[in-house]
Amino acid sequence: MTRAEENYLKALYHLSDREDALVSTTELADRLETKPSSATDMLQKLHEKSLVAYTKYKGAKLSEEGRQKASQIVRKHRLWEVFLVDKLDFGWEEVHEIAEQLEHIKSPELVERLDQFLGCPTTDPHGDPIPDQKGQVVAISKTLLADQPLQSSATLMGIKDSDADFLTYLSQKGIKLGSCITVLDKEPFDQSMTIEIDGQMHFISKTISTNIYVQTL
Amino acid sequence: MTRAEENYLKALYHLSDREDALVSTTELADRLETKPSSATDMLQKLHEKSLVAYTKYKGAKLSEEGRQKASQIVRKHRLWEVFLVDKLDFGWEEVHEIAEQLEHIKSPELVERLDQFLGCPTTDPHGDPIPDQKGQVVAISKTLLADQPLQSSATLMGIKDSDADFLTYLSQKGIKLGSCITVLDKEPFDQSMTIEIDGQMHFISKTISTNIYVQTL
DNA sequence: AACTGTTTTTAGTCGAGTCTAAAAATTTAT
DNA sequence: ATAAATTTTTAGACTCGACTAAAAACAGTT
Repeated sequence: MTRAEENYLKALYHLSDREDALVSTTELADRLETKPSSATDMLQKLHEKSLVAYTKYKGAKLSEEGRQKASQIVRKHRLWEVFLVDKLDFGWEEVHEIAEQLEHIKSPELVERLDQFLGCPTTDPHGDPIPDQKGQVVAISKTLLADQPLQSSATLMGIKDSDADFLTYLSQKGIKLGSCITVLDKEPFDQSMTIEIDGQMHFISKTISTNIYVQTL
Repeated sequence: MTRAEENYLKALYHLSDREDALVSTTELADRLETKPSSATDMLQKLHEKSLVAYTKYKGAKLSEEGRQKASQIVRKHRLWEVFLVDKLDFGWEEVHEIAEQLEHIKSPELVERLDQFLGCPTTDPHGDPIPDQKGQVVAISKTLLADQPLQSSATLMGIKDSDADFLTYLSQKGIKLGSCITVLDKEPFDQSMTIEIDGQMHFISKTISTNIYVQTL
């Protein structure tokens, strides 16, 4: 498999919310910052290889084999992210780009040894689940901070959209995975919130609170 | 820089014994397992980019800029090899291929953090020197085991040609970097040797003894 | 100096992956 | 139901890096 093929499979993997949902050519092209015509070409190629179920003008989805392949690329990506943060002390906002390169390293042995070395983590530094060798993922909490009731406390479990700027914003405020968040106040008209983390008060917009996954204590 | 360009620079780096020696097209092509015509194409391209000094029909050598670039690829290659052996417990014969991929990861920050994480090693698992950020290497012992006098003892410092089969052969015999070798006997007619390592006796051919660098105690 | 043999370069082709522009299919709106 | 707008596909071109086959340059010999 070429690097481009791997990137297309990975994009399809991320764009498939539901199992059977079809991804459109444009959606795929946008994700990969390429043109729809290029996506069409690649979809036809991946369909030939039985990695993607593709119907002209309809859309595409991963085959079982394709989903398996994609999951292993995501596995590598997230394991490398753990390595970069846990072992090399990178910030969680710095690791995505480097992992985009590392995920294409081909060596099954390397992946399993790296996994062992890291203590077989189940989530990456942003709280996203790491698929196992079979492509299975542990379910993670999808409860949004925005939906937490007043005065409740919860643990920060993950970030929905791990945009680098957003991650930087959070770490500058000392907000990180595992932080205990208490909802002190919520404005009715714009859903902005006052929260408390480690004794510090923060004022956050709805955009922020709908991008944070929590686990109720 | 593309991956192919990096591989050509690295090949030129390894083929340049002396500073000013010119490398021929065929030599380069052989090293990269490609055809001379492909090498010509690339040399012209790298010459355009001022990374290589290339004269038609004469040969090529790295420019100062090219040598610097090449040294950083070698630096990455060897640092990753240390990582794979020291941290992931790979055997020294398994790491070259994986490092061939890892050496192309682009992130200066990653290289320096990896270097720190590994304790700033100066040699890789085969005893080859790791260039520093400026491309400088520490001189290593080039004394061959074959040239050691009878009854002398020496430390194994490196492998001249790190062929995977040869490395496997050595580790199967428990011979590794740092091993203390005593020359017990040398046959005059074929230069084969009887040596002793950790109380174990071994019989080695000239091919073996001319492929091992030692440091006299 | 010319002939032979080797090395190197040039010329043209190919596949992967991208692009633009144009055609075809689908969807939306009138 | 047909026209308009949008999406998708096709067709053709481009770059990169490789290849083959042929031409050109070089080296060694007589």
